[in-house]
Amino acid sequence: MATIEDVAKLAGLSRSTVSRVLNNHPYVTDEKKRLVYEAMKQLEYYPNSSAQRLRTQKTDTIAVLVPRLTNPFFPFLIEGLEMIAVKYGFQLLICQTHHDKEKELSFLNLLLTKQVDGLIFTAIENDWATIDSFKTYGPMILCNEYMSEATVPIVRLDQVKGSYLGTRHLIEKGHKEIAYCGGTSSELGIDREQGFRKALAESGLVVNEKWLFRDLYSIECGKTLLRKLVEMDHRPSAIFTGSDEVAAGIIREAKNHKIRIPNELAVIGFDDQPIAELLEPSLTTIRQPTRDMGMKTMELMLAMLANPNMNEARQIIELPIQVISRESV
Amino acid sequence: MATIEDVAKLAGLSRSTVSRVLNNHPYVTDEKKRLVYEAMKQLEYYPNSSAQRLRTQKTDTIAVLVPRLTNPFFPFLIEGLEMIAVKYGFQLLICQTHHDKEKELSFLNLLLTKQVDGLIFTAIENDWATIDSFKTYGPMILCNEYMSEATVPIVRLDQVKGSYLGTRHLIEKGHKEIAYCGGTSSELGIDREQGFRKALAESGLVVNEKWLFRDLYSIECGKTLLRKLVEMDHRPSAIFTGSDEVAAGIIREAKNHKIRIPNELAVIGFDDQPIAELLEPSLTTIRQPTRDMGMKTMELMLAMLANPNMNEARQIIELPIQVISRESV
DNA sequence: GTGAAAGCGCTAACAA
DNA sequence: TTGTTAGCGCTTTCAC
Repeated sequence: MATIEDVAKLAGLSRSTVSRVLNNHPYVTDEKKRLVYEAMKQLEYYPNSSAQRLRTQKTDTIAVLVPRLTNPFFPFLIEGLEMIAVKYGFQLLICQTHHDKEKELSFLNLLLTKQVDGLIFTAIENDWATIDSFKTYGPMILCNEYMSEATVPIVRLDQVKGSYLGTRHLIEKGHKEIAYCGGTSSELGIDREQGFRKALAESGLVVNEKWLFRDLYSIECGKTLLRKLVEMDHRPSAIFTGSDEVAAGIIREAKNHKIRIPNELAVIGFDDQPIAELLEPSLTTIRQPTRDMGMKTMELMLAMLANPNMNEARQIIELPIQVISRESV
Repeated sequence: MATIEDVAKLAGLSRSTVSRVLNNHPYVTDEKKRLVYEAMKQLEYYPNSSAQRLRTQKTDTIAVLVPRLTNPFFPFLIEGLEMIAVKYGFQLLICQTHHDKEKELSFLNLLLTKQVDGLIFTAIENDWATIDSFKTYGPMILCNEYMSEATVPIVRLDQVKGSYLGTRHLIEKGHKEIAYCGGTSSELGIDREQGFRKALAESGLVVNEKWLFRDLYSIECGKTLLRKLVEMDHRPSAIFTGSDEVAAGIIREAKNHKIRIPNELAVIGFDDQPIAELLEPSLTTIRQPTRDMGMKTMELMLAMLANPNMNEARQIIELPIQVISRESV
């Protein structure tokens, strides 16, 4: 494979000049430029990225840590991230942690081994103290998930508000006995529960601890959850869920148990994924502006890369969130 | 950041010895190994990937070209690919073409610029002649989608058989007027249509050209398709679709038009994505062993990397495919 | 406006 | 078993 040296020789010029042409530097005569382009074409020359990276100490690549791509939320987020990245000549390295701490750490090493210039977390497995030490090696941003101890910029939604609005929506429809299902491993999950509790408290409703379900995420979890509800002597009239998948599982399994939705059980989801609209009844849910969040995040990342002393600014960017009313409530 | 030189100095050894320890070479005494590890730890040393890649001319990275991650088929395929890749210390570089020829070409350049060692296509945008020239720069495999002119290994499903079985299933349920919806831009799509025609022909049924719909892929497309059916004087009693998304759109929109499924219109999908089971009625579909296909593909890729003269073997690996019977037929 | 030369950080002959 | 040395292919001073 041809190297810059080969091109230089064929063009009768020095490596430096070829490099200048390659990088669009000024002060190269059009004539020499032409010579270089011709030689490059003839030799089918393409610059070796590893050499460029070694020399410039930049990779123009951003690592994006996601739990798993099979959760449709993340492909949409990635679409937003990518739109901006591509526009500025950056590449995404998509890393699936599968909720594994060790894997997350191994991806943090991408920063140390200079495989990426920056890192975007869309979920966090380790505690902040562990992650914090890496921030000297490159900019990091939290996107979607967040931690209050974090000392890096955060792009997020107001989750308290999201679940507050969702729960209010249930209450406005006349529900007084509302179950809750959500995560607790992240601050995001905790905030959602807080929003839920706030809405209930405001209306003078009490939280029934028996109707609190935690750390369920999949369709399968939703099915199991419904079966548990069925076995109860006294059932809630509505359930708030922290994900469209769980809601989908509940709705699916409700069918098997002849429980009518929303009449016997109202269900509200979270995310507004494509399935929300396809379910029968269609799912009322809380829409997250996923693509926008990705775009904002990448814009911030590129700004941080261009302006390193920005990294210490602990800004929090918050995006709007809204209830999409369909048939399940 | 510490370099191998720093480690060598601190350990009182040469760079070579440190490198040997790094790469688990034999012939290093345990004592020196210990010294090296100690120094590495003390300096928080991590090898610079770009330097390693430049030197070894390997990246241990495989590019995976997918149309888009928001189509759930691909995240599942990637899961299979990744399982094997990770096991052997390889990284995936996931590239979304968004069905764009230019983008696909730009990803082929990853091979030329030495950013990846090999390339896996899960869909093809350009014609084979264009792609063919790149195969001198690294192993390539077609996975899922295929082309008969292709001169690289192919891991695929028997699409003719898949749609043949699906159509047979419809016929066995008593349907004689069957519509078809599928792609034509790929051989995969053409083969599917062939399987459809074969099943019809075998049963002495005729293909109604008015009921042939082409190049529809999304949920939205499915909705539009149903609306078209509604306007027809004479409607088919069943429809074969080339994707679960289109099928989902049809089922959703059928509801709006009060068309009962499967009574008035039977629908069969393709893929067996998670939504298939969630739809109401649940979707009869053709299951592709997506994860397995990914695993097989990556195993083959690693074998090709290890054994370069394998690249010319034009083998075709075919995986089984089956009809999953649910309620929509 | 162009070229010579140094060096990014690493590995692998080769020599010892 | 270890060290010396020569690059991998590129960019970027610095000098002209």
